[in-house]
This record gives sequence, C-alpha cells and structure tokens, in this order.
Amino acid sequence: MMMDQAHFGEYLLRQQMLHAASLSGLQHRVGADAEPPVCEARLLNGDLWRRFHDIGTEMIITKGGRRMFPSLRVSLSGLDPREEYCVLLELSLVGRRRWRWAGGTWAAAGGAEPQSPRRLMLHPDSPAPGHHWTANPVSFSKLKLTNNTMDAQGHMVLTSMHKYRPRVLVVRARDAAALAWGAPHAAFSFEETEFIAVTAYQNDRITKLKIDNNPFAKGFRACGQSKCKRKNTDSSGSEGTEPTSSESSEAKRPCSDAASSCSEEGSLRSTSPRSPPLAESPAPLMATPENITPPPPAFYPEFPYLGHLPMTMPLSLWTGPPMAGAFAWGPSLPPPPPRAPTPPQAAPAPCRRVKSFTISALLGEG
DNA sequence: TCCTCTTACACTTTTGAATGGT
DNA sequence: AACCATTCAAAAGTGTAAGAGG
Repeated sequence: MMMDQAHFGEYLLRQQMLHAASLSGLQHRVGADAEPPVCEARLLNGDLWRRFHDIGTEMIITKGGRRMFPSLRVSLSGLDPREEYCVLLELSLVGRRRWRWAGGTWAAAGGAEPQSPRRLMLHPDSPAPGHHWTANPVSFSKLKLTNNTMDAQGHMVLTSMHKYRPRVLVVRARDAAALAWGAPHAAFSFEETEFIAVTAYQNDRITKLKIDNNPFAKGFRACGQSKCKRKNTDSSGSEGTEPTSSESSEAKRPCSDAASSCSEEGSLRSTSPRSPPLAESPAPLMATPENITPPPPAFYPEFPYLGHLPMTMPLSLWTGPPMAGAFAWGPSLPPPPPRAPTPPQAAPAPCRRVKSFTISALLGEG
C-alpha cells in the first residue's frame, strides 16, 4: 500500500468533505432550477435481472470484494450531446429490515442494522459528453461489493442479509469537482435489480442461475470439469445421467443473455484491444416503462434509515490502483464557477478516454 | 444447535506482455 | 519502424465445502 495511516485518515477526511459539498450542492441545485426530466434509461440486461428477481436475487459480499452478477447495464437517452455529465451509482437500502432465509423463502427478521456510510460510485467514463453516454451502454460491471466496513479499496460496503436496490444518478457536471455545482439531471432505479446481500448463497435456484449464466462459474456447470470431477468422486452411479434439456441448453449456450455475461463488460472493456466493438453487443432487452423510476421531486432521495445523521458519502472510484490516486483536495484549489455557461461548440466534444481516472487527474494536478 | 461468516481450493475467464509476420 | 495477430502466463473471478465463532 502506498499510503500510511496518517495519509489514509486525511484521505478519508477529504473524501467526506468532497461529498458533503457534493450533496449540499446537489440539493441546492434541485431547489434552484428543478427541470422536467428528459433523460430516460433502459435496463439492457433486464431479462436476466428479471429471471433472478423472480427467484429472489442474492449477491455475494466478501471481505475482499465481490462483483455483482448480473451487473447493472443501462442505456441512457435524452441527454444533451454536447453537455458534460457524470454518471454515478448508489445502492439504497430497501426498507428498514433484516432478512432471513427460512423454509425456502426470504422473510423479514427484525429491524435493519446500522448501515455503513453510503457510497457513490462514479462511473469511470465520467465526465463525458451526453453523446458518449447515449452512444454506449453504461456498465457497472467492475463494481465490487464488500462487507468490510474498513474497506479502503473503494468497494460498496453493504450489510449481509439486507436488501438493496441500485440507483443510477445522472448529474450535469464537467468534472468530479464540479459535481457540487452541477445541475442534477435524473435518477433511475429498476425494481428487478433489487437484491439481498449474503455471504453465502441461501437459495439453490439462485446458485444454479448464477452458474448457468456467469462465465466465470462455468466450471460448476453440469458439464463442467469441476462438476464432473465432483460427480466422479462422490457418486458412483450417476455418471451416466444426462442433464435436463433446460440444463444442457443453458450450459451449452455460450453467451446467451450475453448482455449479462460475456459481453457484460461493455464500455469498461472498450480500451482492451481484444474487446469486441460495442456495436456487436446483443440486442438490448427493453425494460418496461413502468420499471423506470423518474427522478424524484427533490433530486436527492431521502434515506429514512439514515435518519438525521450527518451524511458521509465516500465517493468510490474503482478504476486504477486503489488509493493510488488519492483525492487532491487542497485549499489552494479554486472552486469552479457556479455552472458557467457552456461555450458553443461546432461539433460534439470528443469522448474523453478514462482508463485511470482520479479526482486529481481531473483537476489537472499531479 | 443454529445461523452466519471466513478461508482455502479448483476451476475458468480476462488481461497484457512477448513474439513473429507483414 | 509501425501495425496487426497470435500465444502464453499471470491475475482475477467463480461457487463449493469445511470449519470457526457468536
């Protein structure tokens, strides 16, 4: 690790300062010029999400961080092609309950435990002009979930046995620092993306669905080596059993639902030379209109589970080496002008390639 | 005893450097 | 020299199973 404890404390403090500023700024802008939303979002891998949702989606959380599967992939529209936007993801606690797997179903089991400071994940392409966001799928496939409250890797800290719902925030802002002055644009969430955080899968059907659709779990499929090996070792007469038609079709389908498995990487893989062009992604699965939650009247939603606690919102940037690009929040940094008008441009601004995105880089420091 | 969490493991996929051809 | 395609090893990601701890 490149940061000692003292610097880490400073890092955290700066994070909280930044996000306190961000939050107050967002709320202020809402009151100042709340505009009718024009932005729309579609859940690209909605079909897969619905299959999980029908059973009761579970997401593994580990100390070191575990990716979401399916990951959140949305398509945005209705953005000003020349305006700069930041896209963020947050995970909202659903209800104030703790859940428990009992008798083959999820049931409420008391009140929610105190939650860790909420985190926002800034999409690594942020900021980017509207034409970039509308031309490319917005993928959060690199997002990791953890139950480690001391996490310093920038992962989303969740509590096991609690239900969460991802929410995508679109903020008009030229850079991360300008988030505090950027005008909020829209927020979206999809009911079928709700999930319960767990440290071990409770529902066998969820396990099977994950294995059948997640390429990394291919080894556990009915025809996978791992499975066969296990069959050979712990069963004597079942080696000849054929998988069910549904199982075999699922297992053999290399990248069906590919929107969620193989091609899920989406825009985040765009820098890889081996990455297929985004245009080759399978046809998006349309989310029904009622699944699109319009922006709330007050841009930033209320979080009843947080009560009136002072909000701390570590903003996570999951690209680049963790902590390596610690925020450079210096007093010498002049605040950006409050929403300076965008100079007219002859053509849409070129998309900014962001491979290792840091606040300091955005601010032109370092 | 039950429930939840951690850890090691074997497996697959992804990534990026190295290499060779044009 | 520059570009492209291929190869290969390391890194990363996956669920399982056993065991620890409250």
